Amino acid sequence: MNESDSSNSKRSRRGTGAITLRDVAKLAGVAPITASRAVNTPDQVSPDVLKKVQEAITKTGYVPNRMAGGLASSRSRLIAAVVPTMLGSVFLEMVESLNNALFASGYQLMLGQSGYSPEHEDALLDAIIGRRPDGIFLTGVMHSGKGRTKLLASGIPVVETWDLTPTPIDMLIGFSHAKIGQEVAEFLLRKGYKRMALIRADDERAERRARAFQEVLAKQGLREAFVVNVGTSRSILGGREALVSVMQHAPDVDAIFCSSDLLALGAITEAGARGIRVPQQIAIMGFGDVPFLESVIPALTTVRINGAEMGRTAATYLIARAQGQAVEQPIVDLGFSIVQRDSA
Amino acid sequence: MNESDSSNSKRSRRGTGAITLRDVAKLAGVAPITASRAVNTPDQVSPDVLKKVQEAITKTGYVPNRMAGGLASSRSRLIAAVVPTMLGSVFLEMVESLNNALFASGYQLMLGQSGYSPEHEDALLDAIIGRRPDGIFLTGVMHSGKGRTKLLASGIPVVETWDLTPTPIDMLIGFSHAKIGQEVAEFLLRKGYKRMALIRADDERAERRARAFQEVLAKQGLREAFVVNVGTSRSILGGREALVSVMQHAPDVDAIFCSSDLLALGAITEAGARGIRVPQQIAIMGFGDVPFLESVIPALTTVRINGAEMGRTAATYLIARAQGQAVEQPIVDLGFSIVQRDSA
DNA sequence: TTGAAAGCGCTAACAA
DNA sequence: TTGTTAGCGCTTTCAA
Repeated sequence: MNESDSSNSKRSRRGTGAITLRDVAKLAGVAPITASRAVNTPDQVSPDVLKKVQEAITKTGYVPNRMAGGLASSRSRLIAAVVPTMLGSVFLEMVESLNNALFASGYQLMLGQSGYSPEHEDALLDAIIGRRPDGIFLTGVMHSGKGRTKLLASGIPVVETWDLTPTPIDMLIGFSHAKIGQEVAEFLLRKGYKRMALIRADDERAERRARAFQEVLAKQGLREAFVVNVGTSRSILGGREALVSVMQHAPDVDAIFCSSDLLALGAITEAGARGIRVPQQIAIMGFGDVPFLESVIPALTTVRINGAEMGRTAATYLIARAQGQAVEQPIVDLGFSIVQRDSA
Repeated sequence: MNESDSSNSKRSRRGTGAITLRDVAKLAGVAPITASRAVNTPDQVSPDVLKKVQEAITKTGYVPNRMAGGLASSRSRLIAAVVPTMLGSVFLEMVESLNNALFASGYQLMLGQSGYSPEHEDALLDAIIGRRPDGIFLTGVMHSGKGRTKLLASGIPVVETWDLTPTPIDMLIGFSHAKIGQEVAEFLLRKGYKRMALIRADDERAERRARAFQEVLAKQGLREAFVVNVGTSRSILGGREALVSVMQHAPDVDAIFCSSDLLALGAITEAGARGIRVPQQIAIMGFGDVPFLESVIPALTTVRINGAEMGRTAATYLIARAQGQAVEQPIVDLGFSIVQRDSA
């Protein structure tokens, strides 16, 4: 019945029974705050105390409760990432490198999927902000006024990606889809192709590339590209079906720009099945330069986006801001490159 | 200078300045706990109060701080998932469905990547446990004794997946890799193939499938399958290079079992490049049945793993346990199926 | 270098 | 149905 017995209080709540910093401190014979310093800022503590605390931690198997720490310090060491989907595989490299960079600096990644209804998006934002992450990573830019307001009001550092916009919420690491559409069109024109088609998923950025692509053709007085919108079926099957559609409605097409490598692979596959030779009869270009598809035959001519660098840079920026540092160049045009291989 | 001015205390810490439940309660003219109930258990509150609180929330833009809530209630509404990598794409469906199911029930997903050094794994576990998630999802089973001890000691519900083991930490949703290896071998034998090869990535489960595969051959008195270990290059290129190796060292092989669909696609690609007809000259099988690769040509004969169901079921189990419910069948053999298409 | 006190924002327990 | 009180486990602030 000594002081360490706390079961005598009337309304006690008693936590989960897990080891707390208190227990460690008691075992080490120091105050809780000293144990805290031994864990977080070991050089503010004498070697003797440090050793005792470390021993106590090992003995008890103590794992600090980051929820409590986060609440007390208002630093959650959590970064939220919003990704439309992983299945298209264009975002994988980016998420993977983001996650790795964050982890290396002691941050955790919380993943949220967007791309559903606006209500879902709203709920997702609330769920994210409710966690008080130290930073938010967005795939794409936030258009919804409500969403922008919420993010702005939260005061949490935000990185938007995969696009350029004159009015980012905060930081921005992207590239110009219009420029891609334009340069791809020019590239194909330079190669001598004249009757183009576009196979694209139903997303706004693909739309932007398509529009710029068409504008170049228009300026050259060429026929408008025939467009197949595959909706959300960004698979090989989607690409195959789209090629069928192209052959039906515009059989004389000599070059196709697809909105993803996977769609391009599908188109190539279907072309093969129909005895259409790529690129001799039809040139096919992809988008994304997904690493594990690089070696298909014919090797994919595509637009390279450096997802890994985007993830890394975003992590750097968000962590800097989380630690109160300024980011000198918060708006970055990451650029892109056309990788010429064999399919166009 | 009335009661709402709190700046007169000496040692005040003042939080981030964000809207808190207190502010909402004050505005609505109720006690904080009442506002809390209006948010979390609205039917425990009178319609009148509910309305006033909701108005106050709208007016202030209040977003509850889940760190504080989690700390107070010891329920973080966070689930951690450990995935070796996303890049191989076998795990994508699973992660996506896990995340969706969790979000629909008000849980967030924290993503961690394993597959690096043991120290990394250790740090990852500490980072996860430190967040006090309500559940932990593991891709694969935890072999490390240290890891098992940590997880067990944490008392957090755990689901292991993608494998069966007689000694799961807690819950288990998997299937038998040995059985897959065996059934694939039998399947190929039934088709009349006799000179086999294995193309596999360097992971333990692929190893298990390979061993069972070889055992069947041995029992039949057939030649041992020629094995190419591609290490971590689970890409199309990896598959292509592996096929080259097979052709060099065992040119008479008539069937190949690959440890992933992507490797199989690579092998098919290389075969095409060399004028080897699939399946007439070589049969090629994959593993995973990745949805977006289903329509390659020749259509992939493969082993179907239902990743989406695995993710969904895991979410259901973890949420049930997080809410204190028991899971009746905590160990599930999800099975698999051999999907016969054209490549074998 | 160490510690005492206070409080981060919320909810459990109890009381009315 | 509503409120009071205490406390979740940690860190900030101030003091020694």
